[in-house]
Amino acid sequence: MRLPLKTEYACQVLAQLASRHDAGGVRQVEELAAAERLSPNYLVQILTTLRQAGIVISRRGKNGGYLLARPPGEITLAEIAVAMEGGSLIESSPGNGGESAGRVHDAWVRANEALMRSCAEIPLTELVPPPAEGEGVDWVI
Amino acid sequence: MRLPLKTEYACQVLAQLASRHDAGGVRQVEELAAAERLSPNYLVQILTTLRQAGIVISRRGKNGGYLLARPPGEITLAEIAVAMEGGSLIESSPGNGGESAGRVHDAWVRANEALMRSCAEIPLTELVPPPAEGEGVDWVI
DNA sequence: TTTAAAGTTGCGTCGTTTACTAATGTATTG
DNA sequence: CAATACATTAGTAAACGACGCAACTTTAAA
Repeated sequence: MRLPLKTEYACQVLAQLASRHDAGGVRQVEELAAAERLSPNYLVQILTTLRQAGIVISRRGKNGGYLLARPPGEITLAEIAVAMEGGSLIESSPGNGGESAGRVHDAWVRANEALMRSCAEIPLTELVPPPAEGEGVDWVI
Repeated sequence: MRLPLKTEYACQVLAQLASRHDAGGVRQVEELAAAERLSPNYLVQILTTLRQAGIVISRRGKNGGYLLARPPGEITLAEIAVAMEGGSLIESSPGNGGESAGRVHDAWVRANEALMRSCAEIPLTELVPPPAEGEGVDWVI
């Protein structure tokens, strides 16, 4: 099954926000879209979803833009995926009435839970490139 | 992201084959389709894919049908999913040229690998109900 | 206070994918 | 050879994804 581009774009734009999170300033849609080679119009929809999920904060009006709602270390792939898609990452059908439908569904629910645990251990900090030399911190994951 | 029905159906029909694997006989498409409430014509396509992946064996002609190629304990969710979908369970885009595209892709590749390991620990035996007492045929319509 | 920059929202649409149906082909048995 | 059951391919309708666009609202700055 294909990971929706929407979710992948969300990860990219959040990585972009995380990379300059120390600076504290807001980033505008046009700038973010250019850096990640995305359509600005589409990116707006993604950022709106992320804002409703409490992952980013937006400021309107002139000099507005977006910034992370929390430090990058506290935002994980699991949270991003849940924000962009429904409650579960892998969504299996409740059942079609077949003899084994229930047990098959249960098995995939467990697989989904395992995946969620794995994704909860990948924070945004792993998506941002190591800082250029001379600038700020020099720790490595 | 939604688990394709095709994959879920594959799990169901394999669970059905596993439930009577001890008997040793082949099962016909019509019977399997009735037990799992699936379209026979569609089920054939799924079984063909499973045969090409070496998970089931088919016999043609009169008294033909399907049976598992190996014991149910040796067939896992991971193998079934790989057979029905491409090589990877979670398929993320190679990248659109954005600054963070590569790292985001890598992260999802790792998430996929973790998922594959989890699914490799769920064998077919977990998809079949515990044998009913009396050991009789329970064909119900 | 005006103005223009920037986010917010909703609708529309086009192309792809999915989940099937159906028709025809092929192998096996008696 | 004829009956039976799997195999293959083509076709299709509905759903979904990935956008584009336009009108609206908010707010900093001139």
